[in-house]
Amino acid sequence: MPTIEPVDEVEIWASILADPLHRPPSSSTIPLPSQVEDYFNYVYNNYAMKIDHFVAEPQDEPWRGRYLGELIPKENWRRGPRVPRKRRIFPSNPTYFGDMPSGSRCGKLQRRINNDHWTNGEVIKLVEGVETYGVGRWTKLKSHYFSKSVRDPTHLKDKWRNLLRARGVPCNSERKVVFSLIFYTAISLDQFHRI
DNA sequence: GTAGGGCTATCC
DNA sequence: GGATAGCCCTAC
Repeated sequence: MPTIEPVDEVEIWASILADPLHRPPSSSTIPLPSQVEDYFNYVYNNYAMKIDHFVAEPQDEPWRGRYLGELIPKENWRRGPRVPRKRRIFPSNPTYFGDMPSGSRCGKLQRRINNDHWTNGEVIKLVEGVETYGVGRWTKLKSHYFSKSVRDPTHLKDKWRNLLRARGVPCNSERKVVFSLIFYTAISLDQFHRI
């Protein structure tokens, strides 16, 4: 176990942390604040460091301007009305009728159920929901933040993935490494080198 | 229920 | 023509 000096406060953005303990349900799941605290207790043997609180809203500037602002698309960017879009459906889809050539990857065209761009308000709710419940709890996030919305849990997952991509965050196995570095950097570079 | 990849339309 | 957004399919 590493030994370091305790600090008064550690600022961590739970929304951008990977799972340092490789906890279930998957390696790409971002931990809840309580899990991060568990991790600190694990690494520092329950005594060396104590997390007083998680900084959700910095006092010096609005939280949305600092973090959400990086995730929310710019105004008037791909926000125009969309023409009706279609996509292919396959025999496994209950709405599919008719035969499809054997081995073909082409299905029949069907109009999409929903075709709208995400609004700023929706993105804000999504990010707030992720910070509250963590990444990977899409059904719970849907029921609490999008109960009356056409967005289903899969859509929430997809939008979160797009937000991370737009921010330059890898969505593959590299995420764990990238976020671990952010995690340690939040402690301080000096302490990171001593871990 | 969720993650990852595929597909289509749109933007630049 | 490549990159991106959003929805859908499929495996686990």
